[in-house]
Amino acid sequence: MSERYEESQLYRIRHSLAHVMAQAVLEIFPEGRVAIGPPIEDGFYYDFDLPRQLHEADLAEIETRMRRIISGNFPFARREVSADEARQLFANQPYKLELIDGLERGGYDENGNKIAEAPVISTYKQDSFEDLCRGPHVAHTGELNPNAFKLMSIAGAYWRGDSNRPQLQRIYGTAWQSGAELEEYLHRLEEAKARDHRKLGEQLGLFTFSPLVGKGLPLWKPKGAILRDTLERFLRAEQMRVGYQPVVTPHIAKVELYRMSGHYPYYADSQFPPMQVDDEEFMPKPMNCPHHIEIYRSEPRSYRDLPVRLAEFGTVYRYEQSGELTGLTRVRGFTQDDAHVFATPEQLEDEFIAVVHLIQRIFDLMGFQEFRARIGTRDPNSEKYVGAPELWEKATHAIINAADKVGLDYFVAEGEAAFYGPKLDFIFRDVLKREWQLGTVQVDYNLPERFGLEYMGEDNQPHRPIMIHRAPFGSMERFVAILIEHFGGAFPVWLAPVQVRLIPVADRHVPYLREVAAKLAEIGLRADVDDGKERMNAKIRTAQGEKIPYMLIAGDRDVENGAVSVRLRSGEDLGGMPVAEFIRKAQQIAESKSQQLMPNA
RNA sequence: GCCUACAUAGCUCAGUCGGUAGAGCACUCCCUUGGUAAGGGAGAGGUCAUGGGUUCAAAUCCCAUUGUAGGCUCCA
Repeated sequence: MSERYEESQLYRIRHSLAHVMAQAVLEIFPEGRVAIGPPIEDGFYYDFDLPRQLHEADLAEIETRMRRIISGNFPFARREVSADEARQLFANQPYKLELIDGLERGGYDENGNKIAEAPVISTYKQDSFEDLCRGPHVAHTGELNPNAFKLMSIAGAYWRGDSNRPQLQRIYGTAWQSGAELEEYLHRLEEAKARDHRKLGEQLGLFTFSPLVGKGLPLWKPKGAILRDTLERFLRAEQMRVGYQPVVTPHIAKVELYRMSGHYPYYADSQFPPMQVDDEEFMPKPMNCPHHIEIYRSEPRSYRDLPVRLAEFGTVYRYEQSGELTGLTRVRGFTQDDAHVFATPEQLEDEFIAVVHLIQRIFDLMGFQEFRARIGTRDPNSEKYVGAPELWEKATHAIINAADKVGLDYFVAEGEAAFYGPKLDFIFRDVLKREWQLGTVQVDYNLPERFGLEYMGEDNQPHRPIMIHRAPFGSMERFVAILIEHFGGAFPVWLAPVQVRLIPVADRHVPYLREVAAKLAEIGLRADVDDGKERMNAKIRTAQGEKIPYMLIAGDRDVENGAVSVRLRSGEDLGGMPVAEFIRKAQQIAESKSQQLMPNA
């Protein structure tokens, strides 16, 4: 959230409404405790510790009380207090007392983020409710529009974001300056839901889930599989061209492998449990790197062989908490477009840059522009990492150097590293504005160390290679989810599961269209003939709903001329066109992976 | 895993006060052979997520379970 937003009137409105809501809730539950209540992207929330669970029915009453408070035109009065005064003021508000301690130590703000120095402690009071708060607020409740906010939902939220601490009840609200803006926001939400990959995935027949198979385990239907397979073939070809070699590894391995890699002790909670076979333990693989490492280790390597780039669409299984599973964006079994580059220290930077270029090329092709690049570094206070700090230092520098060299616009996030090394992630938002990590590049000095990887150097001495873990898509599942939402299901021609739908004007034109379809199939265009009983108009409507790029309609005129009448998904009617001409144009669009439907004239 | 909701035909959804279930689309059949976003008619389709309970009677009320959704935590 930008500086601008924090200084805006909208920010003040939302912040103030959070206080008004807290007052309303405390009117209902005088013995309730309040925690924190900040503005957020489209509104605000406030966390409470209350004597009973809230239900959605309570929101109406809270809203009513809020409107009553607003109509009182109460000023938001700021005053500055000492830490001790604040403690007296909030003597029976334990969460506030904890915040005051934090403020006094100068350590942390209400979100637990470090702040430089001890800030001035201030409170804001409207009507009967005084809250520990840094502000800013509107001048008085009269500036709040009683018809431009709405309480949206109730959720559990752990105090200080720590699942070992009490779970509070959070009420989310949205707030705007005018009622019209509120309506527009609610409307936008509805429209976003129509673009949701889960909805489109069902509608377009791309994938499904079966409770019998298990939650978080997607089943790709034929159309979804075509889409996925097209993406895989594309990336394979790209990778072949820049020196990757394909490998294939099994879905399970001995637990011993993950003890060696260091995964097992650190991530036991998020792995599927091991299975006992004879007197050995196996588990579904949570990642592909140890397998690829074993391939590297299977033969002696010379510096002349490096870099070795091993690529695999590797399916991994992770036990994600049930409450965290979502559509295709968070699943328990997924396929990474994984590869591991084993390089000499001298090669590292060039290799890293080459990977970033590959990722950029893919994003360009898809027309992805709205993503953030994040460099995830180690949290020095956490125990969850393997490897010596010097190696981390080196790896982090290598990433930042390379990112600077490519001119990437990135931000650094402490504590977002993988357990074996720092990484560069590409982060996208879904239609509901949730962020997901897609592509990732990770520099790793640690696994080569743990597995004792070597190559023979020019000096006839063994040396340790450095690994780069990378996945431009991240996972096929998540990438396709974002892709569906990005295109709203209307995929560019090269990705569309059905590229051409042939529609007869009358039944007698079906044989002709079958011939055309055969020609299209011959050059690799995915086409089908709608020979159903409906009229042409209904068939067009159906094809339109399926977001098929090309509709070829044929009646007597077309048959006579060896032509088809071309209708585009955009609604454009191009009229009659010789079959050969359509084939040439469609092929050109498909092969160039263009996002247009027709070549420029 | 935790909090709050939701679950009725393949899909989208009605179903009042507790009285044994309905529409549109899709599907099947018949008529229609139609030139750029739904031609007409008929039919079939439901253990109201699952399992308990209350009741003369449960889609409806209660409990549990499963799944889904929005959050929280987590995310190699």
